[in-house]
Formats: sequence, C-alpha cells, structure tokens
Amino acid sequence: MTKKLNSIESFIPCCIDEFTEEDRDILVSVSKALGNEARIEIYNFLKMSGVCMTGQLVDHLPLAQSTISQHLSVLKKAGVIIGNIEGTATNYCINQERMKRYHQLIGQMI
Amino acid sequence: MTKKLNSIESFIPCCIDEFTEEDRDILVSVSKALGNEARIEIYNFLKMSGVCMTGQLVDHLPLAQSTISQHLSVLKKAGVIIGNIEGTATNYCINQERMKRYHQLIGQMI
DNA sequence: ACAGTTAATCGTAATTATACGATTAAACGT
DNA sequence: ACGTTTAATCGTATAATTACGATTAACTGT
Repeated sequence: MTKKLNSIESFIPCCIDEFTEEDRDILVSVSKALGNEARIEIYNFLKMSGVCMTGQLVDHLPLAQSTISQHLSVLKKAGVIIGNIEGTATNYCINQERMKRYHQLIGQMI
Repeated sequence: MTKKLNSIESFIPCCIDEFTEEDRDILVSVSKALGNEARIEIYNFLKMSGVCMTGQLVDHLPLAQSTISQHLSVLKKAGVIIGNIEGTATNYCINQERMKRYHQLIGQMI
C-alpha cells in the first residue's frame, strides 16, 4: 500500500524531539539559503566587510546584478542577512541573532 | 559591461577568509542536504533512534520508499549520515564527526 | 524638472530537485 | 534452488532553482 501524499506539509513528527515548528523552519530555510556556492561567497564577503552595498558584491562576483539581487533576496527571506536602504543604495549585513540561533539548533542536532 | 560566466566554478575568493576549499564544500553540501523538510525529519528520526533501517523511515514518513531512498542518498553523499549494509537491510546512523565539523564551521561564520 | 545611479523585479531559458511507480539486485529462510 | 524481504536504481513527470538581459522604481544631484 503506497502513500499518496505528494508533499511533506502534513508531517506530524511522531517521535518526541526538542524542535518546535519554528525551529524546524529555521533549520530548513537557513540551510537552504546557505546551500549554494554563490550565497556562501556573498555571506563571507559580507562577513569580512561588515556591511556592504549590492554594487560591491556585483564587482566581486562573476554574476549578473540581477542574479546577485536574487541571491540577496533568498538570504534576506531566510533571515540570514538584513538590508537597510540608504538613498539609492542598499546596505546589507549579517543577521547575527539568526545565525546564532541556527548554530545553536545545529548544536542540538549532534 | 556584464559578466559572461554562467557558473560559480571559477570563484577566486578575493577576500582573505579562514575557509579552505574543503570547508566551503562542507558548508555548501551539508547545508544543501539539510535544506529540505523530509531530510530534516529523516535526520531527527535517525537521531532519536540512534540507528535505523530504511523500512522504519518508510513507515514513519508519508513518502514512497524510492523517494526516501533518494533522500538517504543525498544525506549520505553530503556525509551527514553513514549506511551499513546488514544482510538485506541497511542501517543508517548520523555521522557525528561530519556534523561536529559543520557546527564548528557555522560557528566560525558568526 | 531631468539625467544619473542603484537595486529590485519581470520575463524567460536551462538546469536541478523532488516525487512517483516499476524494476532490479542482494541476502535470507526454507 | 526458490520465493521473500529489503533497499537501490531506473524512467519519468512536475516543480523549483539558477542564471541572464531588460525594465522599472526610487532616490540624488544639478
């Protein structure tokens, strides 16, 4: 008898574990955001520079401006980075809190 | 002047950072492997049970046996889990070493 | 008001991921 | 030897991701 579900939406975690729905969401979304070479590179560049504008990333990476903007959007949606609009530019920086939480959750998984 | 590269293969990290090529690879591949709800669920189930067979996961998750086998393959390729063939069954467990290293790398990123 | 700068969004093509059922392969029990 | 059990692999459909150029939107400076 095979299962019919085409998605994982209906997961009811049957085993008692220490993760809330929100924890799971952080784990999946942050992992997904970090699971790409360009985004890891963006993250590290951001970490080194503290804060930087999209333009600097465009200069640094061999990718189109629109592609980098898309990657920044993914990182932002996952809460990994924060963007502050300053005039015509946008300054990005790492969301330390979110990353600390992610680090903690990975720690709990070991 | 737009860039022509269609991939990120040729990245030469221009900023001095503490990550080796291998570190980056661990970060990307483990993140990618964990960036999926079904695989997080598999991971947690594996963590709770210590060791388990594919069959137990098939019973636990609302997914086809082939799909779960595919997810296990992704986790295995990323080094997140280890599979031991025992007769007709395969016993999976978490690769503690790999996860510890990943945890450490995430820590370095904060 | 208007040209310039910066980044986001749109439209789209190509690739990769996710899911399934069916089949195959390997080891076990009788 | 033969059927059973268990998990991997194959073939394939659909969805999501990744990349691009073009366009749009918003703020600056003159």
